[in-house]
Amino acid sequence: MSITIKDVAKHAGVSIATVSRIVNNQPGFGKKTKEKVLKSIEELGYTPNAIARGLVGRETRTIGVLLPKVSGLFASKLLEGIETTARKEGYSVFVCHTDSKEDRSIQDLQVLKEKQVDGMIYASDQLSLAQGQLLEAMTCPIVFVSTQSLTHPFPYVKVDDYQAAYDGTSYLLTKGHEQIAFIGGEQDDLIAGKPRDKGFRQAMKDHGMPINEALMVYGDFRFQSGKKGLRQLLAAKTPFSAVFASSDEMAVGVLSEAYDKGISVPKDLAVLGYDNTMAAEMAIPPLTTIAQPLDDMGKQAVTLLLTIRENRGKAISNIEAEHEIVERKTVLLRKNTKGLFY
Amino acid sequence: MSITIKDVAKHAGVSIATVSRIVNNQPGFGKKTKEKVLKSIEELGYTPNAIARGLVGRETRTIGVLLPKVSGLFASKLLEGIETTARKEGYSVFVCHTDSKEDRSIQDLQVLKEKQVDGMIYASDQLSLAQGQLLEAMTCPIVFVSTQSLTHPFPYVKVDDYQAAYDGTSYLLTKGHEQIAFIGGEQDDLIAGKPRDKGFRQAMKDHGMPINEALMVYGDFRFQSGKKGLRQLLAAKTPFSAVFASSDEMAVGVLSEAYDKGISVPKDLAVLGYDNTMAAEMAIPPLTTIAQPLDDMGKQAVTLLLTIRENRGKAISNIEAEHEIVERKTVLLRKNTKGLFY
DNA sequence: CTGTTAGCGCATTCAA
DNA sequence: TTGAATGCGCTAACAG
Repeated sequence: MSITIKDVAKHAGVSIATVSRIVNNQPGFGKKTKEKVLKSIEELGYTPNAIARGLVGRETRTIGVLLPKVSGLFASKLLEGIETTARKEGYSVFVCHTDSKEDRSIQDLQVLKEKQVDGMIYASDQLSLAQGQLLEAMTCPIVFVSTQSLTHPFPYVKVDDYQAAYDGTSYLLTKGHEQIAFIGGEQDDLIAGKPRDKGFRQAMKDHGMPINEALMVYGDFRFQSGKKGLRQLLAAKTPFSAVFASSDEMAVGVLSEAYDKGISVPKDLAVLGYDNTMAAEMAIPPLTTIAQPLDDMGKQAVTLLLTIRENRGKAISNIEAEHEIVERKTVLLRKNTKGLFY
Repeated sequence: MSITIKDVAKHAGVSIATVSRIVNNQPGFGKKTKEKVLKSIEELGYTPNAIARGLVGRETRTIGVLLPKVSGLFASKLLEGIETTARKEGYSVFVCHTDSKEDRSIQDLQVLKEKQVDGMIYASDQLSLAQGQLLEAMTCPIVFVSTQSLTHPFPYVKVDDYQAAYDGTSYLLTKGHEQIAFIGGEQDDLIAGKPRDKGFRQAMKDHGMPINEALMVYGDFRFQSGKKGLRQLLAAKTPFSAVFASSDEMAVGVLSEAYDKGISVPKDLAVLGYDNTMAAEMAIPPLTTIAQPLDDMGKQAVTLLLTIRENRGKAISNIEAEHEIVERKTVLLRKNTKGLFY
């Protein structure tokens, strides 16, 4: 049985209302009373009960974050950004690892609602219809990070994947590469998969380069699928001098598979990644990649969330996060990399 | 204004007590009543308020996790294990990123207490005196993962770092390496730093190998400090054929620096890591390392926590997590690696 | 400046 | 099998 406001009031010989005022720094108490109460609080070791506060105050100072996966460099960086800003604003964060399972995320939504979170951040996964409806029914504000809903108008903070992929491809083209392989995400991923694919294709087209479908393969953004991607590419025996991987993890998978096969990066093959997680920095050789400002996106997401909350505003203002190309060691001028199958 | 148990009661024409019983599956209601109430709940879209429940029931089904860092492969894997098991048991988890800052973790402790968490998991960081006292004063059970308190008897789940380092070193010795460099964590880290250092030294000693202090350097478990570590080692110009890094990140740093310097792993130098995070799998070449079962440790931690909670038991039972050596590609027999400065 | 009181939404006695 | 009443710890009127 913990010690409550009542105990403090009794100990200090005042009413609970006075204690409450002092604890919450509200006007209306004398200097001497304050001292008395503060001393009692100190002596008794009183801690306010946030649950009780939440019940009457109708705010819990808590937000929920749904992530498809929390281990991994991408999600954890995002989460760290969210936590850092949330804390600064006086909020705690519930992590929910949905594992991209619909039933899990529905359960999470339910629990978060029951726990009366003040807001929710939905991160980097596609939304099913059922989830969308559940979200619609939510009374708290919801913000998407690193994803968006095509069917429901939730505000989001996210880089423009199409444009980023377009720019990345152009970068490779500018370096003189012409036969460029592409390892994408799942093709039915309308958020992170398709737009990058489209951006790639459009950039190729705008530069007058034909698309060779044998050079278009798809994975799931993970390391192993990057390895597999390169294997598929190699099996096609079609000439190419660069590969654009849709995630750093896949790009590192390409590096790894290339190493196994005795292919030297960047001397034989150029590799471009996407995300700029620490994996890019740690890679051998260090990976040239398209950066997403993950920690900043986390920050922006909670800022946006809290703004909407304060304004009780449905005012949907999306935030376009900036992408940029971080040059490291995996892309050289075309003339300096041999290429494969030429 | 959300819809409450009262609304359901009114709608169904019963008392709130009955609704409560039905919602909580407690004995004492008729079949027809149940149907009626369930229908009302369905129609109104009622969701119980966990905050109110928490206030009366004195349990919030929430646990707090304190991590020095949440981005990164190590912590996020641990966190994922914790979340997965917590969810299975019906608990939500608050993440707190302490950044190893004492004021932050003290704030976190305070907040978690106010939010009435049912338990706390303190992960992989050393405990200061002030934190220890705060933890002592906590009314909820507390479990340590991947760390322990030397001054306070909190239960922990953790691998035996001394033994693991001893075994890792023995492994290298068994492969025929004799001059082995060691890159440790902070030397004043009594939990993860010192024991590994001791295990290393003892293993060397037991195998009759002298310790060359020029081959003992220290970092902070991070990538960059691994790079720096190898640089220091190289500067010493003392012969060695293997390096034992106290974390995978540092080991990958060694790989990276070796690559920069044109040193081939494992042909010129053997490298052994510690942790077996995904960094080890993704490394080039794939890293031989001492595995900590992070997800299992996360699982064990919450299981232990809940057990203590149920038994209201101070019964301290620590859990020793199993370590094992995962052989990949960075360690060969001594005769197959040249070594440096010989 | 301070105290009294009425809920917040719910689980839980105790009666009926 | 059911309902009325009480209180969890706190904030926010309202009254003095």
